[in-house]
Amino acid sequence: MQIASVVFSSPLPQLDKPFDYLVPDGLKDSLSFGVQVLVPFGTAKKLKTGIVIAIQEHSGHEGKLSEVAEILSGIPILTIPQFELCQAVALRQMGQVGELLGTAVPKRSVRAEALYLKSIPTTWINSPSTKPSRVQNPKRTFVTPGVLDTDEQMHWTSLIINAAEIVIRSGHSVLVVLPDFRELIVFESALYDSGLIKNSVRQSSEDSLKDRWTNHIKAVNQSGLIVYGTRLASFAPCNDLSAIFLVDDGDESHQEQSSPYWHSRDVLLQRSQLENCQIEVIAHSPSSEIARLCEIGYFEHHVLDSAKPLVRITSTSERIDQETYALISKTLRENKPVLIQIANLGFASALACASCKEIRRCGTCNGTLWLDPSKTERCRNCKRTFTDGCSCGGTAVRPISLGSSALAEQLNKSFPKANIVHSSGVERLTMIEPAGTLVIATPGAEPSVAGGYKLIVLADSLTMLGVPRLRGLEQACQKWANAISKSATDGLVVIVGLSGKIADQLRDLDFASVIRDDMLERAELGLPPATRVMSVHAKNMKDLNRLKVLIAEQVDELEPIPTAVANTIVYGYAIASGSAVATKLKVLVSEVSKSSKDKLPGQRVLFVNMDDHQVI
DNA sequence: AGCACGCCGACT
DNA sequence: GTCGGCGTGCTC
Repeated sequence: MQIASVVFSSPLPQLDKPFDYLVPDGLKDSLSFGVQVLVPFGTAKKLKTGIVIAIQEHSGHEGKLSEVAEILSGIPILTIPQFELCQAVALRQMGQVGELLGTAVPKRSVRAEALYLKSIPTTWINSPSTKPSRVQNPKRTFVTPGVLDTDEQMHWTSLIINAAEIVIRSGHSVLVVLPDFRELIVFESALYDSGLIKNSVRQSSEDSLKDRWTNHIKAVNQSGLIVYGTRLASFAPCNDLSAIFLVDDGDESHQEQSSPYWHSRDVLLQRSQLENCQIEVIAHSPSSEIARLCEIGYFEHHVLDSAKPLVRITSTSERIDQETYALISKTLRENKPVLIQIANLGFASALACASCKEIRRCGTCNGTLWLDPSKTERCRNCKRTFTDGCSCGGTAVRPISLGSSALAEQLNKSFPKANIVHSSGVERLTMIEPAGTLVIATPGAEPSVAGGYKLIVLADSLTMLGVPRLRGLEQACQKWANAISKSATDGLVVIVGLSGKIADQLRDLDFASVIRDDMLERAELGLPPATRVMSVHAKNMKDLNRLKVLIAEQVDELEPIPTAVANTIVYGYAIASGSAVATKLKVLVSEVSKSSKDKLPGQRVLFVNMDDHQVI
């Protein structure tokens, strides 16, 4: 009798392996890789849903085997590359394959499936591949698209669609992973315009279960498709995958916030290796990871020679200097749109010393200070209060960047006739009329305008760079570059408050050099992305200390890093020892978890994040 | 996740 | 003397 190996979609480590079942004769012909089945499991009364990952003649299991009870749907719902990707990511992130299967396979919709099977000729399903073979050495490129969105030929959507059209014509598939719903809409409308929408399949967590399942099984069973979506789509099925496009990998939405904390970029890099296919990362400003991959020659950087707006950089500590005020006023009089990007909402967001003009910083963690409601100087990062003055001796401070509410008041006074609108993460505008509107927006929430903005003021560069986080500069550059892309061809960009080398580099909009320098500096300090940093968090310090001892004894690849975060231990490790670390750690973590005094049913004792960039 | 097995406190 | 508390451990 044949044996079916079945895996379950479960985050439990004990269940994270294949379980073997006998295949009854009646089901023999319908079972193959990726088919969903119901099987008896343990003493539970109801049958458990699993996915067949192998049909074998023998089982390695000593005990007696149960039989597969039922087949859920006749068609496969998981592809072999998808499963291999889940395994690779689980190993890299020290997670369970089972918890990733849930992202690779959406929840089944029986109605949607029945409809799909009725509308599709059965020959389409599992048809053998007759496509020409793919290129032997697929390219890995980082592409900077046209600086301006108005540049249609070099717009990121055009770059992807032009390349994708060639790929799907040859019967292969394309995967496009976008940061946000907004980019998804932009890309989708470009697909409509190009006529390729009929060859496309969308994977978005915002879609209904029914749509998601229809699109999922379509992608499993057909080739020559453009599969596109937000970060979950990194795991989507793609038959004969030949090209991967990742858009704006520095955007935070590419980071999965729950265990095992994967990132679209890491998943897709692994996918391109496993499936031996081309990968192209497209962004106006590179992430430090991509900068590193370019530096070591793993990626090739293509810069498109495109139209750029004029850039003016002021080094004043004022938020908006007199000259910029005059520019805003002039542009509004011409009835042209103006964008002011500010770091945050609310009122005062940072403090400068009144005498030496330096930004006041926390003596412990170097975070920026602000005036809390009781008018005390307080660190934004570690929340400590300060009464001692500046190192120059001065004690007086003044606010250097006001939030949008305060700035709006100020601008209302200065431009009483102007139409001032706000856009932020909470109340986000997507589009404004091209007439003389003054937009105040927080990073990432800038509305688009037909023809682009005549004037863009990046008002809070000091505050944005003052964030004492690893990715402060990288994220500021990403937000600035994306705001700049909304400029008109004859637009002017004013970056307020920058000086030195970065100012010189940004005058030419050379974000790649800024990030490269930052990345090399971090490498010298042993910080990511040249090394990886992991964290383990626990509610119980006793469990954490036990793990700490075991790590010191057994995992010499891990280098302890001090951290201010409570109930957390942090380690650095070389990229090359990642799998060794994950393998060893998995054993230790389960050992500690098993004997923990402080565990709740179904809940983790230790939370491991193999790439935690928040803790440092 | 379920569900049973297993070893200590209050009941007829 | 038992009934049942839920800690612990297994499920092909």
